Amino acid sequence: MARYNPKDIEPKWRQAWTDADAFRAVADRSKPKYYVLEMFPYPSGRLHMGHVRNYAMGDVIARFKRAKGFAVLHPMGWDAFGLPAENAAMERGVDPKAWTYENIDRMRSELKELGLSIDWSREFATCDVDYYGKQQAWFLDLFERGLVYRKESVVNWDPVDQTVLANEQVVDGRGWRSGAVVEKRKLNQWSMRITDYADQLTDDLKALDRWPEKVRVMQENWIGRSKGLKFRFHFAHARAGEEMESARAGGAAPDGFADGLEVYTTRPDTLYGASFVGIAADHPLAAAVAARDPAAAAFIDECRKGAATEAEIETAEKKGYDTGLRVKHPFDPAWELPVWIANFILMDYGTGAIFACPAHDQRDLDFCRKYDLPVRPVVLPPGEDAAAFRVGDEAYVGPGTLYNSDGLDGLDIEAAKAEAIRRIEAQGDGEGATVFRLRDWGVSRQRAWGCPIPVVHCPTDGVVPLPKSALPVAHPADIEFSKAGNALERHPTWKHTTCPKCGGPAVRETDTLDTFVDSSWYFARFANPHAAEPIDKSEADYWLPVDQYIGGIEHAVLHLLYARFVTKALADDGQLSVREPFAGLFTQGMVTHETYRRQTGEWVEPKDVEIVAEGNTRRAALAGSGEPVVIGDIEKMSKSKKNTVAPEEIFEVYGVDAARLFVLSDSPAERDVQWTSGGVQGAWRFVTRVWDEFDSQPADVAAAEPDAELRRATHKLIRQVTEAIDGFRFNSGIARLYEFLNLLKANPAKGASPAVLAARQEALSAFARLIAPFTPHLAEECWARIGGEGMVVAAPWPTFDAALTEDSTKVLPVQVNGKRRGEITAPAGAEPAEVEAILKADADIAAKLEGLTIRKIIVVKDRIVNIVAA
RNA sequence: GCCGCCGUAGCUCAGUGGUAGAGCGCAUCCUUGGUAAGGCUGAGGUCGGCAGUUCAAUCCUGCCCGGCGGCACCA
Repeated sequence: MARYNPKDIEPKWRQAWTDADAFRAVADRSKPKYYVLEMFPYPSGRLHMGHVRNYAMGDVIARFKRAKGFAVLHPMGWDAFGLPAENAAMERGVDPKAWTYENIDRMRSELKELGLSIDWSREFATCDVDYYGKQQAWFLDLFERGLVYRKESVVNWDPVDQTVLANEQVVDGRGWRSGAVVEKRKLNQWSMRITDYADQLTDDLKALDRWPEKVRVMQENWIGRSKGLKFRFHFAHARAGEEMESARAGGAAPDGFADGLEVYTTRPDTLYGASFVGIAADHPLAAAVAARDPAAAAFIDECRKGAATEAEIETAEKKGYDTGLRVKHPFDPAWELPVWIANFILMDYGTGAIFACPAHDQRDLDFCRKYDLPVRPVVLPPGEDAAAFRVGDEAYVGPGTLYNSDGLDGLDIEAAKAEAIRRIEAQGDGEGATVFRLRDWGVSRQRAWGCPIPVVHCPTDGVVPLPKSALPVAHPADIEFSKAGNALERHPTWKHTTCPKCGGPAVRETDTLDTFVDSSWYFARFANPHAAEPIDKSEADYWLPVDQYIGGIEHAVLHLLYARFVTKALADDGQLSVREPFAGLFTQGMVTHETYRRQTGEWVEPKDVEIVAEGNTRRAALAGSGEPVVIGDIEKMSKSKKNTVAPEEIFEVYGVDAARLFVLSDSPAERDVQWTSGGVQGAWRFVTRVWDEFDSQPADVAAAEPDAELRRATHKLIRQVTEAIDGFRFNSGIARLYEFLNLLKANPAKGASPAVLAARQEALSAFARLIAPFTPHLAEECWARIGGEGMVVAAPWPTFDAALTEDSTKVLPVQVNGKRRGEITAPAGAEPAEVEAILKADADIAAKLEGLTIRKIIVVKDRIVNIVAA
């Protein structure tokens, strides 16, 4: 018996696949197509276990679909722009471009070692001039369509990375990459009008039925569509005894607010419960008030200081300032409401102004209790008595019937909303409106290592987009990265050019595009990465949408939302036919590992730790010294906690197949998997045992009627594994393979009857093909060993005979009053009467029923029998 | 606070309205010419708690407890 040696066998088959060009994607219109894509990696230079799991999953799907007869596209590329290259440049004085391409080379060879069934002829990096030049082309198209604009706005500024961040990239008040507390700055920024698509982006989520519910919910929350009413309050008079600008002007309204104060509400039904009108501290009206009221100005200053982080905002006490201004209630001109500046109102949501109904909104209630403003309930909960119902410290937000509300009385909430909107619209004071939490996508980044924005600034013509003939706008070769900030801006000559409109001197835009722009369309470029146009529409029409996209949940909002937006925008521009990029999405779990620390608190790498089992507990010590080590929590593998395991070291010891098998086998694909050395050893033992089983099969098996039982088990296995892969239940498919291997071992080739040998031959032929998606190298070696035709990569997926997956007889447990008391054997599909006959003939069961009267016999076909007796 | 996921063997996790499973770990034994290995056998579980539906609940429903994730002064 030759021992299985992955070090020789695995490279041999990888070479054979390359020689056969086995994974080239061909748009064969006679076949159904399947596009499987894993989120492309950032070329950090090093493969980690998370990559192994991610790409192994995609590879399982790709190999499976190929065997099932699909034309498969399974490409790979590099998300190659971004800060790490600039940081490396600053720290080590290397050229970001050279650094990035070296990393790509290293990672490519590591990825190839994984044996992935990728069409490498389609590979590109987003930092390739060809790629980002095409990106500049469609950027100009969207500019022309008005989907790209530039304006001065308050932005999130990351003081460490020295760049602007999109709202999506600010997490708990900190930069998503640097972790630095984000500052607010006013800058001229390029933005994309993702808000134009807010409705579609919400509505189309419903059709994404192969996306995880969780991701759809997260996107829906992020876009945050709400329906309500926008309307204007008209000003009444100023507070008595004070000199108001508005009063001096002879009217009730301050300058600039002659049309009134516009507010947004989702609860127009509660208008009769209004207590005050509130505006944000940043509201223009607040500024107008502050201009002549130092106390107001002081209050506004205080508000600005307070709100630094989300956590502080959340716990901040509600504070307000009565401006003295009064507005008229829209349904009762005699009813006046005070206008307050309040610290809990956000300027960038809705109109930055609200009307407060304390009885039915907790924030408003807290505010009114503090400042002793009236609380008037207008929604009566079901079953409550109108005379007795009071609101204490808890606002009532449930369903009910309107009261205290004049013409709205008696209506339910939805009817009252509709009626209030109708009345406001009839008065000409406002209209029903949809408001989104989503903001436009700020895409300017003050960094050099990104896609240059293809416009110039001309003193005569202003902002001028370049003609497409001037593309690509490439980086200069000699960028100086010794200092922080934008190296493109600093470059002595690059930005100086001529205006395409007037021919005079002009300056290039030195901002580059957010790297999320790069990843918002790469899947479409894979359809034909060599096309002259950004997207080869004919090829894209064949391959798109991506049938199965696989990646981490961390991109649930950012990348996936941007990609959906760009797809829709390019579709509207006629460059794409699909309106959604990813028909199926799978978010895989992370690879985790135990953490280890010395008594001193220092993290220790797993390879330096020895684990000793003592009964059912485990103890850890430093390898070598024996110094005790504390076993900590199981966490995502990370350099900072030193709980990583290097894939190449695992490949070296156990081979690629064992590593692939383990990360797929030990937990469901969407959940985290805990890496353990015992686990990968188990996978390795499976690999060797599989090989032993194939190796023990004689080369010449005589034709014979195969053993029926083993044959049934084989067909059952084919069915189970096929269904498991289809359902992304790789772990349970692998569990079935483990069980089946045990069955094969129970029917060894040595001394087997011709019938068993023949059945084994059929079983092994299927088995080699069933393991191919998981352990492709082992599968090829096994396939060759039993004389399979060609390579497994070209072999069709095994099929099963449904009749053979069912047993001919069934063992039915017999329950008496729900407790198991015995079992009987009946033919498959036996009718209740037949089963009852068998039951009555059974002496054992009869004994159990001694002295009892049978009330009822329940027969569940092929499953169980329950006798109800007393 | 709202939404979602999870709770099954010592550990990590499958699974099913009807006989409780796998890998690892543990124990016993075999092998000592696969040997920094291989194999046999076995122990171990009120399926988080309570109630309901049902002939029958680990599975369905409700409530509760515990853990994780997302969102959150969004009017």
